[in-house]
Amino acid sequence: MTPQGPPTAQARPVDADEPWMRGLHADTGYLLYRLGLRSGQLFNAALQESGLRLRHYALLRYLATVEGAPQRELSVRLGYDPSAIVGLVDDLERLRLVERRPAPADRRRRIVVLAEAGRAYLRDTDEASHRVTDELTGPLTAEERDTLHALLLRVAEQRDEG
Amino acid sequence: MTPQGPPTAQARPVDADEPWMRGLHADTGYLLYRLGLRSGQLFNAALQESGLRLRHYALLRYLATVEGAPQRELSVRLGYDPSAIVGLVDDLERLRLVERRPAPADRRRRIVVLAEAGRAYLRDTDEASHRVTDELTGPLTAEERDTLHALLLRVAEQRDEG
DNA sequence: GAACAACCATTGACGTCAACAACGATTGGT
DNA sequence: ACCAATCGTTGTTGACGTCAATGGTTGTTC
Repeated sequence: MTPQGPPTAQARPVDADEPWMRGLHADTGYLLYRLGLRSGQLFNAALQESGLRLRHYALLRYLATVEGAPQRELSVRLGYDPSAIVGLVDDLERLRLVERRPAPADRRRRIVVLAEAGRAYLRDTDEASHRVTDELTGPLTAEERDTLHALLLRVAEQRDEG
Repeated sequence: MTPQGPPTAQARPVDADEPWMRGLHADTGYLLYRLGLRSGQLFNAALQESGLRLRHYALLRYLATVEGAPQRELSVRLGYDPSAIVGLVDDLERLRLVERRPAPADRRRRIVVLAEAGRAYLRDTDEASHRVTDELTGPLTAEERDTLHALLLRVAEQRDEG
């Protein structure tokens, strides 16, 4: 398909009708990738003052929905490697936001439980979380934000099994 | 704000009415973050066979829209650090997909130009790129994909200055 | 009930990546 | 002719994902 031009690079004008020429933001996938990066940066910046990062926040958030989970479950549900969970729980336990408990039936497992301070932390950072989302979806109306959220949720639940 | 309960962690049931209890995927920002990660993984997996990664692909994609750009411009437009651009252009130049040229007016600048092989590469990987987006937006209808893309575009252009 | 495979949390190593400081070469302004 | 700013480049640091390996524990199978 390459024309008879020389094999070396040429700064000739591009053909804007070609399908591979639709610009950077033509792919929804790439768009999601870039916005995900920006969203993570904003989140981490907002959480920076408390010394935690987005990963810790996600873990706390999940713990608030299940009241206690072994680290293996955290690894599967959050999509982080088991070795990563260790460090995250270490950090959170050091801050008394979380507590490791022995599992009654299986002495291999260690149940991670949200501590009272962890609940308070979630309460306090909820506002910051809202700020990030607002800043991110700034150019959208309230209805558009809802539809965007609903669509993203459908896409996210594709593999997350609810 | 903490109730009179003991200061240690308690596995008591959570109050589902509290605003900080809306589950993991309640925030659009966090949702974007997670989907961005997945999208990047899918993209990189699709591009893996060609030895390049998503960053290279984005750079090629941008070069196809501007017919030559100094590395500084690539850094600003793609959002990557100038030092990152160096490595990316190195890789692409090694594969003859891109060419560095001296800028006629400014001997500091080096204009990066898409080579003919780079154009062919974009043509060939366009299909793979479509596959990734299709897999990502699988549970959505065609109309929903369009609206999702439009909404993401609005959000993305917030700071990207078009 | 003894051997064996599977599982859980943990540690360590390796490669990737973003962010930052610093440098040589070059440019433009005064 | 000086001085600040710019461009590409190198190097460093810290966060992060992935994988292999280990100690302790469980369940299974003969």
